[in-house]
Amino acid sequence: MIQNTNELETTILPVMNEENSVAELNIAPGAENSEPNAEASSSGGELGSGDYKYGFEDLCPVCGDKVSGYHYGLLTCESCKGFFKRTVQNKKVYSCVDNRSCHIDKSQRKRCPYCRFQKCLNVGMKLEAVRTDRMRGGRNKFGPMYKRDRALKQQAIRQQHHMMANCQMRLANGMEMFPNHTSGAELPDIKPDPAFLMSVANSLGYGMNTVSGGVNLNNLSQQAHSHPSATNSPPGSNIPSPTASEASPHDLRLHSSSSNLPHSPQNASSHQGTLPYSNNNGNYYNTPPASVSAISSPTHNMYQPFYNAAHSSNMPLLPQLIVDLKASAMDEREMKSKLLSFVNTEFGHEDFNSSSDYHSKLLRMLCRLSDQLLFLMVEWARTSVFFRELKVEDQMKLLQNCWSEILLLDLAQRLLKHAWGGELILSNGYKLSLDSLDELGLTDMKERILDIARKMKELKIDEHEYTCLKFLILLNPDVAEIDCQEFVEGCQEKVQAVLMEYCITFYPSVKDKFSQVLLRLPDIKLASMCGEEFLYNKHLSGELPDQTLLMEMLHSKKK
DNA sequence: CGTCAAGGCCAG
DNA sequence: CTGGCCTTGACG
Repeated sequence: MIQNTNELETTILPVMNEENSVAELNIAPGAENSEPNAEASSSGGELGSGDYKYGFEDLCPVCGDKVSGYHYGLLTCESCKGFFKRTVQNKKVYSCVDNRSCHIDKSQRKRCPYCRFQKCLNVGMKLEAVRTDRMRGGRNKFGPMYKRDRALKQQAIRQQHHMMANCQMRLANGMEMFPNHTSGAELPDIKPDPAFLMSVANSLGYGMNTVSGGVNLNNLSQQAHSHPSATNSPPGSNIPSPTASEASPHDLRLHSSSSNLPHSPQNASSHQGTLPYSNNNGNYYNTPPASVSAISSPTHNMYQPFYNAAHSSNMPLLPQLIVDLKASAMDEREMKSKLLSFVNTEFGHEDFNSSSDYHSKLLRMLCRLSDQLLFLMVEWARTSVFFRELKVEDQMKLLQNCWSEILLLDLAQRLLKHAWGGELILSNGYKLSLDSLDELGLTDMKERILDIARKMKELKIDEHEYTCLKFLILLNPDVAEIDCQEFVEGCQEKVQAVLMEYCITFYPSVKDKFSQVLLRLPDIKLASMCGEEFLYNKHLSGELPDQTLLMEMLHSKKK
């Protein structure tokens, strides 16, 4: 349902006149990166080819379609550009007939303009870039920002090359990494001590003691029990759609447009102040990193919908933060088809059954697949709320820290929730599944993964809780030497808080759902460490393909 | 004078 | 309404 409204103008126009928010972009304090002329300095002449280097071209962060250039602040496809333009120019107000969490991809982007526009804003498309005067042509004030974005991309690519080179050097120099062991025979700490691992996992902030605010879980559970309509079922397809009486964020925007102050009464009083979406008009950031404070401009905040404010139905609404966390999620079907076409191209013609080096082929295939998954993971993270605000260096450190855990969590989730169950059937008939791990002597690993999946199933961990877990793993403030440690910590706490809120609201009858969900993390950590150790051994014996992101990630932690 | 993001156009 | 293609025009 779409309606025009004149009132929206009162929201947008003042914002557009805030020239300052645009001008600031050039002088973002933390954007130091001292690369005034990135294009000129990249002598390699790899401009442009870099993005395509690994087989996944740049995709529209909104719908995954092909990017046609910079539009309204970032690289998007032509259709999302047009959609964004029409929406802002014509002051469209949409509403969502579902849970305000529709998946937006190329095939479904037309289905829910509400969620599409939300996603546009979430990924950072800029309202200010739509011209009020509709003047055509020329250049706008974003020129420098686009340049900076390009420079950052180039920097990331260079950094990757550098790491590759570094990795290669280490390989060439062989065992220098292990001065006490002159051959790859036996390595220190190859078999991690479980007790040690547990203590590591606990110290990583996965334990219950890190819940912010000293909230008493039991009290909260009791409160939740008295919720009039709380059910034991997760929000999703089986929940009736909110009625027309539900206020959309756009409606709310109209009412709140008169003030730029981050305090609205209903907002402040709807929850205790510790919850992420109740702090200040949907602005999650207590202390945004300096490098991006200018990018998350005031406009962005004004478009953040409120959670549940003025919501009259009894049905609990999905917290906005969870909606935002899910916004960057990849479509599983798309993912499967990408992986399948990749693995078919590279391995589909090989005869697996009669092959003498079956094991090495299988291992190679798993590595290349993991590699592709890692690229997709980088893409996911890069467009994710919170994470995308970090500077590239911190982003890399976080990913290097958690890649294997996220691979495992994703796999477990895939086994549970998705029709394809993580299985791929190649064009040559070979079926790649979890059982393939047996062939590589990784039965132990397989059991760990199955165990994680089993426990997730027992606990009925749904996609929202899974998403929160993923972000808790990603936003680990204990990673050494990250610059924005405080910011990451704040984000992780917000994800924890929203997960707790979610568990209490949607699973009030499940005792300690929240803590049970959190307790999956040490298992995942443990399994991931074992997996990394396996890979490392295989690598040292020369059985793994070089020059992969997988190897790069593997080595980043061994430095 | 070429580039490239912004607006415009219009068949579907 | 959508989205591919076209036109515009300041900037370097």
